[in-house]
Amino acid sequence: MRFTKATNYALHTMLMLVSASPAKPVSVQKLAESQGVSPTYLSKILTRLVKAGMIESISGANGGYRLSRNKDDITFLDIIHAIEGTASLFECNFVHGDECSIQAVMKEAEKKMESHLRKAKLVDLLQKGANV
Amino acid sequence: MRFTKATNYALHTMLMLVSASPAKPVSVQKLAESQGVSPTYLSKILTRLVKAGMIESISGANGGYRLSRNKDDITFLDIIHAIEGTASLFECNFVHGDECSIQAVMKEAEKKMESHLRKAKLVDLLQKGANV
DNA sequence: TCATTCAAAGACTTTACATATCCATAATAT
DNA sequence: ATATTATGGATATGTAAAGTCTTTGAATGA
Ligand code: SF4
Ligand code: SF4
Repeated sequence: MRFTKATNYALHTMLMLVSASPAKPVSVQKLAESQGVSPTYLSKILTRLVKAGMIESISGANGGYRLSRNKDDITFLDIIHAIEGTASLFECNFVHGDECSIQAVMKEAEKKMESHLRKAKLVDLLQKGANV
Repeated sequence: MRFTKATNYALHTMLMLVSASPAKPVSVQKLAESQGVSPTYLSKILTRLVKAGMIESISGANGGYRLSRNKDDITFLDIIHAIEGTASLFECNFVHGDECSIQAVMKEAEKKMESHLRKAKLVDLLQKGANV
């Protein structure tokens, strides 16, 4: 189990959009070029962020993507959930009693990770030198 | 990103071995049947646990698998690492400065999860009713 | 000694999903 | 109108998980 590359792209793109001027949208060409990924593929990923309500897209000349919310509210978990989905990392088809202790351990572990990702805000990384 | 089914099988198998008598090895047929998985496939998974030093295998008639360590020492993390590997969940090819803040956040989140999985011992589940 | 029982290991197939690419369509600025 | 830009569908490719098959080798016990 690994985080997908799509999540990596989404995180870096969001970091760029947070640091960019909110007035001027950034084209997917720019966003893609700096990450070494094809624009069409990145576009598909960003559409998921649009649907999650984190960014908005502007069609036409001088269009692109920009934040649609307050940048201070955007957490790592928001982005990861938008890309990877919100399903539990440990899935079991059976239901052996309503409190399965194996699932309880696994889900609690996941919660610990999510709790940290929810506290980590994108805007906190700006002063630090995370580029590309 | 999801935990693999192999991890699910490994956890359940280990739980059975912990609750079984340590003297008598349990055949892979038994272990596989109760989980609805093919014996040959489960055998491949268990070989990884053998190589990790958690269980041992006995060939020949009346053979099978049994614990090779004190059952109190076996944690969820041990099993998960043996199956999924120990590589970081978030991988990035580049190295932008020795302290990348994106990776710092992701790796710290992973640590939180691992910390919980390291505290969770298999033997603690025995009195609770986790079966199959 | 010999047949039986069991795990280990390698080759292989199948399935699922991530990672793209291509193209047609729609929206918008100039 | 025309150029520019995102969207969405279809499709292709790659890769890892999931599972099967078969051979080999180790231990038992008859
Ligand atoms: S014991 Fe829990 S994890 Fe295991 S099969 Fe039952 S419900 Fe699923
Ligand atoms: S900023 Fe960090 S995560 Fe992003 S490409 Fe550089 S090293 Fe990798």
